[in-house]
Amino acid sequence: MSAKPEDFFKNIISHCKEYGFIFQSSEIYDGLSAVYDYGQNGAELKKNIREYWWRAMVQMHENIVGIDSAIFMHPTIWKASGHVDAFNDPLIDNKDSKKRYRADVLIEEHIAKIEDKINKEVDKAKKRFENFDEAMFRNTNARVVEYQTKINDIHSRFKTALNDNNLVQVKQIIVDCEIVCPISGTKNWTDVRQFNLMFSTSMGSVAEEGNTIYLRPETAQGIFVNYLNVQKTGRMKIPFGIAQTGKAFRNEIVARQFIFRMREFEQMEMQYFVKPGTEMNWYEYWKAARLKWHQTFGLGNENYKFHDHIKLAHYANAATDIEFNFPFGFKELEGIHSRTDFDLKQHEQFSGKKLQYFDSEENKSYVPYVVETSVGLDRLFLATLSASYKEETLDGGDTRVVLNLPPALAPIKAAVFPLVKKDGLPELAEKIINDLKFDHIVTYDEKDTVGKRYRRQDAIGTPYCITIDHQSLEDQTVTIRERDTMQQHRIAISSLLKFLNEKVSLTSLLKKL
RNA sequence: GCGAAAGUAGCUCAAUUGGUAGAGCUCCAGCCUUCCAAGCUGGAGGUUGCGGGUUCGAGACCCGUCUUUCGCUCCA
Repeated sequence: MSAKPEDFFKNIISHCKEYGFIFQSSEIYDGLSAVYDYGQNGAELKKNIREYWWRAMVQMHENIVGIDSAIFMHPTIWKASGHVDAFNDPLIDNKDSKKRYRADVLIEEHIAKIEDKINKEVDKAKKRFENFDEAMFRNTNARVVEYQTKINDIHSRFKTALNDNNLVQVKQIIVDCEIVCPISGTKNWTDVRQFNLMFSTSMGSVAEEGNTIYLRPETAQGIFVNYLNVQKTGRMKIPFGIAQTGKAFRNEIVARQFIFRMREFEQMEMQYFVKPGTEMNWYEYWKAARLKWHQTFGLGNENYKFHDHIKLAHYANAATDIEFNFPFGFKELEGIHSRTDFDLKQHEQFSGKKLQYFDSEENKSYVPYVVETSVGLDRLFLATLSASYKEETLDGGDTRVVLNLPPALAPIKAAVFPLVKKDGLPELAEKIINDLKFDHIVTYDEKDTVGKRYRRQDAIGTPYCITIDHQSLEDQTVTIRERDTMQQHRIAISSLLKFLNEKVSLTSLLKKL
C-alpha cells in the first residue's frame, strides 16, 4: 500500500470519478450536497451487487418473494410507523458550546425548574405550619402564585407557538426565559430550526393542506402494508419473507463521507414473518446467514463484525449491525432487527384492517412477528470498492492500480485486444466480441500498447483480458490474462464462452452460501 | 450546524513581494510497434467553483456563497 491512510480514501474517491463509477450530482452547477450519480461502471457494479442480493434472497429461498412497492405512499402510513412524530423536532444550537438541543426540551426543562422552586416552597411551608392546607397554600402564597403564573404564561405561549409552527416565537420564549446552555452557561443561541427527516411534496396540482406526500424514508413500510396481499395471493405459509430493493430518502442534517450517508440512497430489505415466540431463533438464523453472504465477497472476514444494540428502538426486542471496516473505520453496513409485531399492529390500528395470519397448525390467528434484514446498497458498493482498491508496486518498480472485485460483480467481464491494429487482428477481435456479448458485458480496445490497455482494465476491475495475436489467425487460440495474478495462458477461441461462464457468473458466488 | 483545510484543463499539480495562465498524464488524428503504462508528429481542451470588492492591473488580497475532505455534533 503506497498511499498513507489519510490519503487512501481520497484516492478512492478520485478513482471513482476518474473511471466512471461515481460523479457528484449536478456537478456542472456546483453540485448538490450529499447526492451522487453512478457512472457507466458504477451503475454496472451496483446493479450486479443488487442482483446478487436478490438471487441470494429470492431465488435461493422458496419461501421468500420479492415486491416493488411505490415510493409514494399514503401519508397515514408514516403516522403509523412513527416517522411523522419522531422527526418533527425544533432544534436550537448554542454557539459557544456548539451543542444542539431540542428547543421544546429546553423550555420544558425550564418549566420543570420553576416547578421545583414551587415544590421547595411547599415543602418549607409544610414544615412550618401544622394543619397545612397545600391547595390553599398554592393558591394564596404570593411567591408560589407568581411562579405558577410564569409557568402558565410560558405554557400558553409555547403551545401557541407550536400550533402556529412559529419558530421565531419559540426562540423568543427561550430568550425571554433567559435559558442558558448547561455546558457553556451562555445565552448565545442560533435561530430555532425544524429538521424533518422526511422529504415532502404534494400530490395533485394544487398544494393544499392535507395532501402532503412523503418520499419514503425506508422501504420496509411498503412491505408491511402489502404483507397480507402477498401472503394471500402467494399462499405463503409462515415463516415466509418479502424482499424489496429501492430508493429511500432522508433529509440528513449532516450527510457526509462520500456515498456512505446520502440524502437519496438505495436499500435492500427483507422482512421475515414468523410465529410469535420463535423470533429469536430466526433472528440468530438471519444474523449468521447475512454475515456469511457478506463474507462470500472475499473482502476479508476480519473486516466484518457484529455490533449489538444495547439501547433498543421502541419497536425492537433485539437488534444488531453488521459493521464493515471502511477506510474511515468500522461503520454500519447492514442492520438485523427483531421488530416484534409493532409495525403490523400499528397498521391494524391506523387502517382499521385486520392484518392477521391464520395458522392452521395452531388453529388460531395472530399478528406475525417480524425479523428484518436491511442493507444499504450504496454502502455495500463503497465497502466492495474500497476493499478491492489496491495500489500495487510490481517487480521492477512499476506501479498499478487494480480493483480486485469479485469477478461476478465486475462491471466489465472481459476486454478483447488485438495485439496490433492491423493484419486482420481487429477483425478477429470483433468476431469474438460478437460471440460473447450475448452472455457477458465485454469491451474492445486497440489504442496504445497492450500493457497500457491491461492497466486500464485493471483500474476498473475487469477480471479477464483476451488478446489476439498472429498465432490466433493460425490455430484459433488466444491468450487470456488474469487480473489479479497478471498471468496468462492460451485458450481456444471456441472455449472462451464456457471459460467466462464458469468464472464470472453469479452462480459461483451463490454456491458458496 | 460549528471549527479547520481545500477548489486552476478530463486527472495530478505549477505560476517570484499582485504584472501576458503553464507542464505531465489523459483525450483526438496519424506514424511506429509481436504481450504488461509513460517512442514520434500534430491537435483539442481553462471566464482560475460562483458573485461582489480593493487595485492601473487579481489565480494570488478582502467579503459573501457553493462544493468537498477532516474533527466535533447527529444518526428512529
